[in-house]
Amino acid sequence: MLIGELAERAGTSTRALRYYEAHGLVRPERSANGYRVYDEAELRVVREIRALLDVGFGLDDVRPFVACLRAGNTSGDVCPDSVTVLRRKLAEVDAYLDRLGAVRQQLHTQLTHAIAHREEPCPRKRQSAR
Amino acid sequence: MLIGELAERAGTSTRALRYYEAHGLVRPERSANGYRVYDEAELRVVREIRALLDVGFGLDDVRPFVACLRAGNTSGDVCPDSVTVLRRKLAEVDAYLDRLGAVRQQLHTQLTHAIAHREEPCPRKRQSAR
DNA sequence: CCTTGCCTTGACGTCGGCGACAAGGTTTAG
DNA sequence: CTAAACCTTGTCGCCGACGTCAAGGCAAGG
Repeated sequence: MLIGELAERAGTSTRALRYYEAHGLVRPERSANGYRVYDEAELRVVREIRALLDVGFGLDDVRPFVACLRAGNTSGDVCPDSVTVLRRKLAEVDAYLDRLGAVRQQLHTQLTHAIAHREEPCPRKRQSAR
Repeated sequence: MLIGELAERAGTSTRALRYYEAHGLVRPERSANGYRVYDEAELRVVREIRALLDVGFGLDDVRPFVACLRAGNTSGDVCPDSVTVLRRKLAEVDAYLDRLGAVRQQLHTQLTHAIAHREEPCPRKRQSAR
């Protein structure tokens, strides 16, 4: 399988695949003419990468999962390093959820307050404007 | 008030203030020697900017609030354009909260699953390892 | 032979809000 | 006179996951 086919089958771009390779996540072989050649296993690896990136992981976070898959596991999650990352990420997400919740609260307050005190540049609308 | 003092009083940096100016958010006067001179009103403006940026707004989002303050309002929130932005941002935050909640859910599932099926590279732990 | 459509390796652009220099002018205190 | 501590404009760096050319090689069909 060449890079174009893998990209399509994995739902990504050739550029991304080369990028992953440059960062040591994917290791294709090379045919005589220098083309990258991937086997079926790499498809799963790439899909794992995509799935994790989509969830907000960075490339560094993804590495343990790839290694885990390469070690022969059916899931990239089951290795200790992966679990560590999962825990950390979960904590990060929780923290972010808290922050966002606070922000949401503030925005809501700000908004209701703004609507209550609608535009009071000069207090000359005692009764009703116009 | 010169830029250094304003920066300190607003809890930011001179670099940031010049940046805001370059993007049309702050308009200082100039003294004879070319120094930027700010009045007290600008302090409020800058604080408004900082507060909104801290909440995740972009500079473009902040503009209406600054204009609202400049229009003489005690709060930057009360003008219609500000309200529009507030609504939009609230919606964005809500959407992001949903996404993040889903992500959290998935991570949680993945984690518990990973812990349940701890590392099964080769099924040779029928009874107990070691 | 020529075109089409793959593939290769660079290398710069993106987005945002600044940080961190560089090289210089101004004002004040000693 | 000089050093200190302000100020000025200008420019590059950052972070991350790529997008987007650019310039060229290789394979196959007409």
